[in-house]
Amino acid sequence: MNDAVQASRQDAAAESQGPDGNRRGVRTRHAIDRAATDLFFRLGYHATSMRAIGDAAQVRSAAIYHWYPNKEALLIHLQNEFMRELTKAVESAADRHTHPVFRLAAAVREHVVFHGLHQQEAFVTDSEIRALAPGPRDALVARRDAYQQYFVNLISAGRDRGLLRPTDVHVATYAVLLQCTGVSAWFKASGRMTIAEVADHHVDLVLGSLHADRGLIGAAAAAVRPD
Amino acid sequence: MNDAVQASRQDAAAESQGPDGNRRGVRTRHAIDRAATDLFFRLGYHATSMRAIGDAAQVRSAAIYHWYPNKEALLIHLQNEFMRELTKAVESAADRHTHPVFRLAAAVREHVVFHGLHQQEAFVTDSEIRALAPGPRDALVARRDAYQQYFVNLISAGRDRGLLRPTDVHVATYAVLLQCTGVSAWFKASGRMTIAEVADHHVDLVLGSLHADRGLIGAAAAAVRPD
Amino acid sequence: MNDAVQASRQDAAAESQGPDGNRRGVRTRHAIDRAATDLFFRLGYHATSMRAIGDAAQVRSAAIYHWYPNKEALLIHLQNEFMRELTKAVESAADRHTHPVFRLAAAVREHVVFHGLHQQEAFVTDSEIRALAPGPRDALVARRDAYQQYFVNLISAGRDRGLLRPTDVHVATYAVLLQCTGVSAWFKASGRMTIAEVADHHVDLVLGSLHADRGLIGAAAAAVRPD
Amino acid sequence: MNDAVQASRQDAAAESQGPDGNRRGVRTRHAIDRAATDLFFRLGYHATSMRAIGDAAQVRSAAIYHWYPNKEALLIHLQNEFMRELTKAVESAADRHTHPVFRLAAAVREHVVFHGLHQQEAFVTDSEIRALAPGPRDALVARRDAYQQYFVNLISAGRDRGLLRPTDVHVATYAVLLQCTGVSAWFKASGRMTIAEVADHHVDLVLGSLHADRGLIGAAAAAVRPD
DNA sequence: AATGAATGAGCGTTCATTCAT
DNA sequence: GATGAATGAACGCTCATTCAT
Repeated sequence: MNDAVQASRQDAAAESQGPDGNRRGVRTRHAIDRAATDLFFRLGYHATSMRAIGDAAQVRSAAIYHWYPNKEALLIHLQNEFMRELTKAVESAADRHTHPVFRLAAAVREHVVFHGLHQQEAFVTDSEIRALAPGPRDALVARRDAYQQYFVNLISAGRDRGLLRPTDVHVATYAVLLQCTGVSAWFKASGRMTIAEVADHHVDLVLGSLHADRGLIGAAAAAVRPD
Repeated sequence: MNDAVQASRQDAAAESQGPDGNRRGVRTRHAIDRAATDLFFRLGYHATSMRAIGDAAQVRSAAIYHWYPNKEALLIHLQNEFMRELTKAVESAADRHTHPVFRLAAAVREHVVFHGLHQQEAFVTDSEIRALAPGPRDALVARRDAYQQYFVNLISAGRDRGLLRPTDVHVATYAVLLQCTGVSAWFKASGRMTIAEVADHHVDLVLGSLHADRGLIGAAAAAVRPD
Repeated sequence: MNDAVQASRQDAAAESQGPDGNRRGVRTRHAIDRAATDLFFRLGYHATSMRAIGDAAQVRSAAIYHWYPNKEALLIHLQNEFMRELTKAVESAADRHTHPVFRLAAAVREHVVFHGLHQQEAFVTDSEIRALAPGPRDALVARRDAYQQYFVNLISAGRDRGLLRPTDVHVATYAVLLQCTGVSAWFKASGRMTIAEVADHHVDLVLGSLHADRGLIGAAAAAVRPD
Repeated sequence: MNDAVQASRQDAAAESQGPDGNRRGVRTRHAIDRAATDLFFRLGYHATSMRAIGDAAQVRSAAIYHWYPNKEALLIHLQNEFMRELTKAVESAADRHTHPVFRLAAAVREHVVFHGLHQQEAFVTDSEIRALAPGPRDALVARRDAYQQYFVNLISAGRDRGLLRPTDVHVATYAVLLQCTGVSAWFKASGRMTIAEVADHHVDLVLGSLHADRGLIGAAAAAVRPD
């Protein structure tokens, strides 16, 4: 989602234009976000106390309430931020192509890469939907459904041209997103593969599961690989 | 898994051998298990209180401590029960076949069906590993890893005979299990498909993603379909 | 209101019929009520913490939640108990007479005596209406208004027979109740007067302010004095 | 009391002598006083936060600390201001007369009118004595006792000349002040009576309760009515 | 086998207050 | 003169757990 990128931009702006106090404030907020992300990821939302977040962010827990009205708002912020950035990244990756299967391949690839680079945010967004009250939960579910629909559309486009042959578009979409999202749960940056390699494998798995022709799979995989 | 089957067996035993009080006791335990499963599924382990479990099971929360030494032990019991039954069901399904690809197809099919029939237990077992203390967590992770290794072996066997062509066995195994396990998170028994249909789709998706020949996929799918 | 009387009755019942545990429980509840009354009286509702009530009642504050769902419910209980007992005492005192002015005199006398004997409960009931949420507040205000109407009726009856000559019945009623209720704010049981003497003075003050004839005042005062 | 009068005087002084900033400052202080009075009246001292006062006064709560060292000092200021103005108004009203009963009537009348015009300040001064620390509390109680003694003296003077016949001067004084002060708790400026009418009723009630002759009551009531 | 009463720890949150700017 | 950021203490309340009965 690029909380890091975005926040450091704010930081830079503050440092160049504002008084010193602002800088401290923005840094505190950033520290809170990072601490919460890390703890929600490792322990879960309900097992993470505001005191623990404060400790990790080097402030008293009361200071968190300057930046968020309550614990849930902090979670919501992290989740919304992630969904916004994920959607932007994936859609712009797909939009670099016109061929329907290349578009799907690009989306899958970016989805996996993004989940590998933002493992914690990804996992928290996915696993802590339950922790939300009905209102915010419905809102997040709606965003997630819209994101899922984007993949339904990509797969449907390929099927309509006879390039993909899923036995059921919706089940296939669930399968695709589950396996690609799940990367955030098992990938270790220190492991034997880079996230780019993992992403390449998933492009192959996904297109295979949709019965694309082998030649097309190879072409799509090549087309969406950076370099 | 077969909480129902197993518990009713205990029940029958109790009824045939013990006085009336014993039967009541076993029923209480069963009610506690079901209540905990339901609440852990819907709210999560940390968001579920012992009081809430007691209320749902029609006893005071103190009564739970007659059956389990503490809250974590209750969770561990549910998870172990599920893993035991899942493993048994999947392995015996695979063992009905000798052809490597049929064996994988049977395992996939049974895995999906089992997760559809025991959605709550499946989801709780998967999502609440984090809630365990290091000791029990390591134990459960070991069981899960062993289960995963079973699929690694099935896929490897198919690849070794040239019937399956995964680009990476381990990534493929993650992908297969994530998409099949995830069924417990989205499947609705009241929806447009039966769990059997969903399972059939997954057999197709999985074998496709591993680049099995189309004819073989059809044969395997037919072989593992019941009737 | 006779929290003491009533609670000790429950106590006696429990002691004579129930197991030992019950007795402890009822005593705890009684201790909580007394501690809360005392602290709400001396410090005010908002300045009294649940921990302070627990300390005064010799239990941890968490134990209070076995008896009341929250702090406000404890306050409401005390206020309702007081209003019930006050109403009962005053109405039955008035009902011992038929002459309208004697009835008013008896009500005034009992009101003052009751407020002197239950100073703390009286003061808390009166001064902590603001602390209630709208629902309970409206309910208590309604009870208080009904009680006030009882005095409006008593005064009106005397005026209709030409025995009392208030310049305005409603202003007079406010004045009567304010001065008699206020006894709970200044009376000291250790002072120079007994509560009975204070009550006698108020009968005289009230009937004088309503321009009753001097002879009637004397007769009414004599009629309602116990001896 | 005349917070308005006094503050606008300060305001005028500031405007004629100081720069623009000063005027803003005085307005802030005035806004703080009014906000605190309103909130203490409606919610009570302990239920009112500095943040809430700041919000109502259109400043951040930290700004209050430029004008008052702490929350209690703000309350003390409001109470002292009220007591000073009340005492001044009542004594000067009494001093317009020489006849002892007229003096009492004038004091009662002014007391009621003042409590009607400054309901909030009156109620806060009376009901939040408990909120003060021992030192300031004793100081306010002393002022209040002195004010009460003024009425004891007025009543005693009437009794010594045989014009008033209270059965007990001190109980009578409590009764008089309670009923007249209580006007601040029930009077509604939008109701069926003006505060002047309410005050007239109280003059009648008070003199009646002290057994003044009917003719004297009428004369006193007429003498203290304005115009 | 189950309960009612209680506990000690800890929760999310609010508070009055401080202080550099 | 006023603010934004932060604090330390305390708040009402819930928790998992214990234990005599």
